[in-house]
Amino acid sequence: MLLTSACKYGIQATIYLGMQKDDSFVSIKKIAEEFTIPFHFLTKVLQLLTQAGIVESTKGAKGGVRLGKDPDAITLFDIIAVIDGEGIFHDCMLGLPGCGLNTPCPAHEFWAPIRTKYEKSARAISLKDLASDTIRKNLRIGK
Amino acid sequence: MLLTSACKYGIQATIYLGMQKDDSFVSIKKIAEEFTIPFHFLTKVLQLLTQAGIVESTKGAKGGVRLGKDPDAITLFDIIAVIDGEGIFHDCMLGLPGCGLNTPCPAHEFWAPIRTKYEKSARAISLKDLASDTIRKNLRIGK
DNA sequence: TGTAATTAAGACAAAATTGTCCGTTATTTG
DNA sequence: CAAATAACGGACAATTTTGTCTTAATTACA
Ligand code: FES
Ligand code: FES
Repeated sequence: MLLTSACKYGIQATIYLGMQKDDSFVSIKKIAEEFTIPFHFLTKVLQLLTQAGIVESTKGAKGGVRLGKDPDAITLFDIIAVIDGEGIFHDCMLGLPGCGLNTPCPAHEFWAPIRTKYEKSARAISLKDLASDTIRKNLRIGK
Repeated sequence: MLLTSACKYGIQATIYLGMQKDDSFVSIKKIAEEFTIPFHFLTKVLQLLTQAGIVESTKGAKGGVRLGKDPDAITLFDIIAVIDGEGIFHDCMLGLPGCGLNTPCPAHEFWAPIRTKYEKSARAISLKDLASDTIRKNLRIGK
């Protein structure tokens, strides 16, 4: 499994926020229903993103969440790093400590290029890219 | 996390088996000690590989495990597929059902090429490659 | 033939992830 | 100000993964 469920939910939710026309707040309940994500679980995931500044939130009636930065300034890398950590982008495929620092493991030559491509692409793609693509090509984001 | 711990252990163990000079059986206890893997856990992982024919085992004194096929005929893909399943090579990054069959999700354009490279490389690299590299370049496989 | 070695198999425990519930806090609206 | 709304935060439950332990089955060898 490349991403945890928490991270998948977080990506879906932020893309959805990036797709909004204005900058009004969207309730987490709405997002949870849209994607059939357990509401309270999504709440916690979005709290992580809020603490990281990727999402902004406000309590109370008419409250909810929205992106905390320009969608152009948020990358897929950022979202994954906040929720799952940067491990997937740096760690040894076999779990040995300090990939790249010591002697490589047998999988290094295989894994390092793929991981690099993964990291570069993730840093290169913004939430704006993802959201506008989704609208333009009418991609499937919910179930 | 790309691979489960079970899978990492399985890869380490099979590389180790591929590095053996003759085809005598190596005890699982020996492998577990070599790599500091929980013995009974490794036992179960190797049972999966045994059932799949990648590993051969024999009980009793002088028993143990060895590769069940020519190391040239076992790929990294095979090992991962047996232990973690083929999901990582086929599944939608966001967990939507039927990646590639229906409308793509927003992450598809990002993920599909990386996943393809991952699968192709994993199918292209054999246990013989991994094991001989490890010996030739004196790579670090244990801790 | 009997004993030690070693995998197989299943039950169980611990830890991590995922999911649920409830009370608190803050905000809008009437 | 009161009521409704909605995020926050903590406790707790379910599930999955990881790790441990015990017993059975099989093999080598003295
Ligand atoms: S050392 Fe293992 S992948 Fe780099
Ligand atoms: S449909 Fe999501 S990665 Fe292909």
